[in-house]
Amino acid sequence: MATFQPVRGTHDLVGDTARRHAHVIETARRLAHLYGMEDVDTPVFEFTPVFARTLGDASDVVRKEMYTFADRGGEEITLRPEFTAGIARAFISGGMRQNLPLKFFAAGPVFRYERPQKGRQRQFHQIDAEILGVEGPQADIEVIALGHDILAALGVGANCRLELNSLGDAESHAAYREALIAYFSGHKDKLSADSVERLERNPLRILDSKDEGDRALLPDAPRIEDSLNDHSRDFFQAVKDGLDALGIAYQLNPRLVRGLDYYTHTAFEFITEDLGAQGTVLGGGRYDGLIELLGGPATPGVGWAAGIERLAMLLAAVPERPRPVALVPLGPAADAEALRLAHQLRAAGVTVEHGYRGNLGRRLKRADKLGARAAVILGEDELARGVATLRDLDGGEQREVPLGDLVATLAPPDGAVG
RNA sequence: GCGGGUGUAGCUCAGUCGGUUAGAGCGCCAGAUUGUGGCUCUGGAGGUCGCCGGUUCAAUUCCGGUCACUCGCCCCA
Repeated sequence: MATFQPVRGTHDLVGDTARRHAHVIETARRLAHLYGMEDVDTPVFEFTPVFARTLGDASDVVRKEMYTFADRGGEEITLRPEFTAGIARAFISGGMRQNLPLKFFAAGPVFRYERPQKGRQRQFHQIDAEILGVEGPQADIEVIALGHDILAALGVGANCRLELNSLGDAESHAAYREALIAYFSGHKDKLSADSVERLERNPLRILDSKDEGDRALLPDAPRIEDSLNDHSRDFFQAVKDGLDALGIAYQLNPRLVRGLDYYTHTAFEFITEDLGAQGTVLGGGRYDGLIELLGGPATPGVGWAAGIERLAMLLAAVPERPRPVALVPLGPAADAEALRLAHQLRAAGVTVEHGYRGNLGRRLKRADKLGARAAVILGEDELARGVATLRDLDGGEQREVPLGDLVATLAPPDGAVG
């Protein structure tokens, strides 16, 4: 290979892309904090069983999408394909059960060996929210409300619909699974090859199939509602009531199932039509058995993850950078003064750009390209008189300002960001 | 993992029914304007036509493979 390309399915985040990315994270984090969530950052790799055991042997993620390797010490390591399992592991190893309930927010890269396409990469980034230790449906409602608020704050909420379903508790879930197996086994000859395989591994997924033949069987298939026991039904009703009370619109989708094994009760996805086949922008649900599955104390949980790249693509506009003030020193004495001045201005909250090189025209041109709001021109004669020329780059008018007054003139009003 | 499409300048793309120096717009650099940006004008730099191989007197153009992107399946964020 003569020149290096990025590894397949990985991307550099630069310029506008980086700014969109950062904006998604900052917005989400700000709102998560309003919900009382705390930031967590768990390692990007874990011992393989942390994921293999929790996600389920039947899931595609475990079967063919994990980046798994033996490290130099011979440990079986996996790059995280999602956040929840790592956070659950941190909860157990950190002995955090004393502090329940816990609310966490995380953001960072995750890794899945998939065939890349738009909105699907091998290294991508997620934001993630989890509530641990709350048995009741309030946590489900709040976590969904947070997702809803983040999409709204990003300006993409109008293009997303919320789909909602309940998989029921473990008992209901198992009963439904049996009912589906019984039904589809009777129609095995009409199922697609994919679905025959799903019948073995994860029959719920057949409900999600896009194959025409499979879909024809669905109207008569057992319905999840019929398998929910009283507790599960009440729980689901409480979640729906809560969303109604908050004015969050949703659409019931009895065929909404999630690919990872650990989900119980509530399952939801915010879906957009604007990203082609990769329509799910934020998805999650309740996972009451997960922590126990990892060997921890039985602890309920609800949460979701959202794809930062997908959200970033949906942003209508590229977030703007703050408009800087450009310093334009001319000559060595002015260079020294400019350094000092830049320091003072930044301390006062002003975004400052140095041109670093070139004559006046060149530096102004660069200032213009950076979108500077003003230029401070420091020439030899100005310095000698203790002033600077302050040029407004929008209008073009300029005036002389004593050096000592520059900070006061350019600093934003209290609290504002300039 | 399966099926289709695409790959020409930093970016967006045209073009070559196989034939001499491969083009445009935007961007970049310089000049018109020796301390005044944007607008305009003039000039300039920048390409192994994704990579490897085959066919041919001749391949950026045709064929095969490969890599990457992309659309769908699968799966998921």
